[in-house]
Order: sequence, then C-alpha cells, then structure tokens
Amino acid sequence: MPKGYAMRLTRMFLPTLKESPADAEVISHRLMTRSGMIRKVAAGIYNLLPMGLRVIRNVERIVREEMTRSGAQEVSMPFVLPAELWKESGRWDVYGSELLRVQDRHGRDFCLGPTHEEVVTDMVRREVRSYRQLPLNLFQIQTKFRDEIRPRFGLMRGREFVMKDAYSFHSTDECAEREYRNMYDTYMRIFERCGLLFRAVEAETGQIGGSFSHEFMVLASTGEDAIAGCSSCPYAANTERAEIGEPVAGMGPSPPDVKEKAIEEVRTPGMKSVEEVSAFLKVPPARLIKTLIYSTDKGPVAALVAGDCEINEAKLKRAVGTETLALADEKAVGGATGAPMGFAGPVGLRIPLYADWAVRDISGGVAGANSADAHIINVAPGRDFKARYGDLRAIREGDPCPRCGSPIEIKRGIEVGHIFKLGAKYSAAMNSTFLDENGGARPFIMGCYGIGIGRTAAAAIEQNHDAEGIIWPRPLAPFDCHLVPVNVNDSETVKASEAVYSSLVEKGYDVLYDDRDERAGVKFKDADLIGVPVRITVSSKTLKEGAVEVKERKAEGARLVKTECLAEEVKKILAVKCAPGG
RNA sequence: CGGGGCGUGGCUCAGCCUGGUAGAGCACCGCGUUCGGGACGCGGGGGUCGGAGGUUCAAAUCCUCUCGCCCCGACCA
Repeated sequence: MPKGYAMRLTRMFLPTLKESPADAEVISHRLMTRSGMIRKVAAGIYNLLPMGLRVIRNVERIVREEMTRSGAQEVSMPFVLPAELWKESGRWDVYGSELLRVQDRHGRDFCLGPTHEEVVTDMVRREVRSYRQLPLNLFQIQTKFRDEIRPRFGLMRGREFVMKDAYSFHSTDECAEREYRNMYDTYMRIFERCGLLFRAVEAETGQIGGSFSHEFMVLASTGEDAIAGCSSCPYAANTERAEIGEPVAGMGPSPPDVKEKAIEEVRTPGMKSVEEVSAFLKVPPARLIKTLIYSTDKGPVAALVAGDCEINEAKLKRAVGTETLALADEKAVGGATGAPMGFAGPVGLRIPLYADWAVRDISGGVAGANSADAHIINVAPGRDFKARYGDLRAIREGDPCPRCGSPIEIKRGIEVGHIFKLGAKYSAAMNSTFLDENGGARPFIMGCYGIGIGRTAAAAIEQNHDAEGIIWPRPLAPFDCHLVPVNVNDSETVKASEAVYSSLVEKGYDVLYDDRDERAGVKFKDADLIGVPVRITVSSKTLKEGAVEVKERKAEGARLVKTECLAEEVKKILAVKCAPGG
C-alpha cells in the first residue's frame, strides 16, 4: 500500500476562523470559509486553499474514475472561446448577460466558456466523418464562468466554478438513449461513492435545450430547488417539471350544490389580488379563475388557473408551443383585455385561452371582467368561455402522483448533476454531420452530462454538518485521521503521537497532525470545524494505560483504544462505506 | 435592471444622528502563569476610516459623485 499524505498543522496553510465573514449566509459557505478551505477574491470568485483543494480533488477523482470506467474519454477544451462558434449555434445572442464577453487586442469577440457544446461539436465535426467512429463520449473537468445576476452561497453558486462536462455523439437515437442510461447509472455510482444522500429526478431542460433530462439532487433542507417525490413509487421530478394527472370530472373544488346562474358583473374597486377579491366577495380562492396574460412569440395568450393554485410556466410554454414566454406588461395586458392589470378574465377575451384542469370543474366561478374595478360572478367554464385544458399548475404537497396516484411529497435539494439528451439541436445548427451506412450526411445525435464539482463539495456540507462544523463523508474528507496531542510539551505524549503519525501514514492513511502548541480546547474546536472523520487524541492520561482516544466525528462519544490495536480500529471505522477503489 | 443596506487594523463590529487628537473583542509579536473543549495577566506592533471632490477654523462624522460588497425583488395581477 502506498504511503498516505502526512501534514503537520504547524506547516499547513490553514487559516481557520472563529467567526464567519459577514457575507456568508448559507452553512456550507460559512463552514468552508471558517475551516480555511476557501477565501473570496471577488463576488462569486474564490481562492481554493489547500484544505479546500483536497476536497475538490477527491470529488474530481471519483468523477474521473467513474467517467473513465463508463467509457468516456477525458479531453481539455479552452476556457476562452471565439464568438464565431457561439454565433453559429445562435447562442451568442440568446445566452444573455450571463455570457461574459471579452475582446482581444485586435477587437475580436470572445467569451469565457459557461458550457462547451459549441466547442466540442466543432471539435468532433472536424474529425469524425463516419458512423463507424461513433459513438463517442468526451468529458473534461474544467473551470467555467457564468456571470450570474446574483452570485451567492460560496461555491454553491459562484460565477467561476469547476464543472465536469461530458458530451456524447451518436449515429442513432437508440444509441444516444443507451448512453443516456449509461450516464444515469454512472452518476448514480458517482454520488453513491461520494457518500451523499441524493435523488435522481425528471427535470426541465432550460437553457441547454434538448428532449429530456434528469437532475441529480443532493437532499438538504437548505437546497434551492424543490423536488416532488412520490411517497410510494419511484417517481420524482423537479417541481418545475412535475406532472399532475387529469382529475376525475366532478371532483373539483366547488361544492356541487351551486346552482347555475347567469353571469353578473360586480364592482370590485381596487381589488386585484386573489386574496383581496376572495375576501371582498366572500368566495373561497379555489372558485376564482386567475387569469394571467402572457406575451409569446405566437402573440398574447391567457392562462387560467384556480385561484388557490400557482401557474407553472414551463408547462404553459409547452402547451402553447412557444419558444419565448413572459408575463405581459401593463401595455400588453391593456391591449389584450382593454383593462388595467388585475381585472383580466376569460369571458369575452379574444386571445387563445389555456386553462388548467381544475378550472374546468369550477362552478359559480369568479373572474375579472376585463374592465377596471369589476369582476364577474357565476362564471361557468364551458358555458361562458371555451379554453384548451391541460396540466398547467405547479405541483403541491399531497397532489396525486402522476404514475400511481399516491400523495406527492415536496423536498428540497441541491442540483449537483444534470444529464440531457440533446438530440441534434447543436449538431444541426452547426452543420455537424457524419456519413451513415448509406453514405448520407446526418447530424450527430448528442447528449450532454454535467456535474458541479465545487457544488458537490458544498452540498456535502449542507447535508453533513452540526453546530460545531463539517462532518465529511469519508470519500470526500481532506484527511482520514486528525491526530491531536493534548500537550506538545509533554515528551511522552509527543513521542507516542509521532509514532502514531508515522505508522498511520505508513499504512496509507492521510493524517493531519495538530502539532501546534495550543490548548486542547482550541485543537478540539478546530478538529470539529474541519470535520475529518476520525480524531485520535493522545495524552499522558491515557498513555498510562497504553491507550489513545479515538473519536468519530459523526458519533457522540470517544473510546479508548490500546495503541497496538489503533491501526486495526482505524481501518474498521474507515472501512464502513469505503468506496470501491477509494 | 429596480429597491434597501454596508464599506472604520487580518476578522467581527462600535463611533457617524449632534463635526473637535480613531476605539473594543478576536487574531498577531514578547514575557510570565496556565494546560482535555476557542485560558489569564502585563507589555507591544498594526488603520491615508473604500476612492475623488466639496462645505468648514476643523470631516470617519455633513453634501455630491464614484467604486466595491451585501440583502430583497425582478413570475402569480
């Protein structure tokens, strides 16, 4: 077995902090800063100090090994990318201000790479001519730059960040889907090896595009994403994506005894929000027909949802079949409804109406009257307006699972990985083709697969910490053992500590040796903060019994272990959940 | 991009309203005591108060501009 990494704390560049900097609001950011892993250089841009880099390298190593094992090949593409490629794919204009653009001395346009579909597509189209050279999966672990509107949360959401991105090229859909499943399985292995609690969920494709995708979410209460999971079957999806089945007719929110009456206009001065109208007219929110006007590339449309529901814009976008979708501004609302914002309703509207299933079952509904300060009551969908019905609302806790009908649970997660089946989106746009069996030119079918390296490390902390500090899962831990001599002025203690130090390193463990002349309390606090899985405390007290103290970071108490049994004990502790090859 | 807030020693912050010689805690250096959960005493070093301009006898403090950073919002009428 190769020797482990030995480090004395008196020699290590490890500035720990008692207090956390004022700008760190999430726990991983605070703990990474306090434990001397990272330091901020500018908004969303960080230095990685030795302790932080060791963790990042651990994530990278696992990702690299599993990607390679799955058949992907590592490459390295540039960080500064020429504008031409981005203009060719069309994204130079649509990516927006997240794309940091720069010019060289000749005034030529470049950008800092936020992702590498264009470059890899260009690379492959230059070299790959035949279906015989396919499939191909190329990955890199590399720095990206996205000029986020609001960088925050340390490594969780920086502007500059390290990402593993992989791109696969195929001659057929079936082959691309096979690779998608291969990557899905690979990602499962990667995050399992990282020792994280996570879930793979169906996801929206967003800016990258493509036909379907999954996100890999580390479960943590502080996560930025909400995920919907079935309480009894494996269905799980990002709430942006999660489907809701068509409800059985007659099971709507309205009481069945509401009599069908003719519509009637009522004055509702200044009552715009669902809450105001509901309270004013004494009608439950579920009987309001919330009408939202959207501007799309197919012109204005109206979206109808029950007053107690939230619209899901991704679903609306799909239903309308539009590329762009944005809530209409005051002017556009006026143009479509003839009324100021807050009084739109479906009755008499001359633009396409898209309605959520739940609206169909409303009787005695209330909606805007399309004139200022007025609503209409006794609205009956079907009688008073016609709309295209579908699943348009955001999923909620307790909604039925679209697969099995059991109640949905909402949990929070941190997106650490995302896989996409892209299809021919980029290859077609960039005229990137190969020759098939019949000698015909066809665009590559592509997939792309990303993992946020730094975010994975941050997510591990969000998921594994306590009031004292980080509790590293062993595979990501910067060290295996944290060796603490209680008093470095006691020669017996030092002698025993040095012996433990060299013997554990000799056996292949990475050992952090706190040889500082500090009080025990200071060393213990730092040890808890840094979160190395095993702490070994050496003191004259226990040495009298020929023993040292072993404490697992994640466990409560410590126990005495005879020095001659220490190696065996450490091996036993670290073997639990020890990753293959790690 | 809109709103709000903050820039004072390496870190966390007070001082600003009401202008008058720049402070505390932590960290750092020295000496001593202490030594298993962020010790104590004594002594010490370190800050053009983000930058520029203005008002004033006098500006960290008031005014203007500027830069940086942080928070909220920028989809639910």
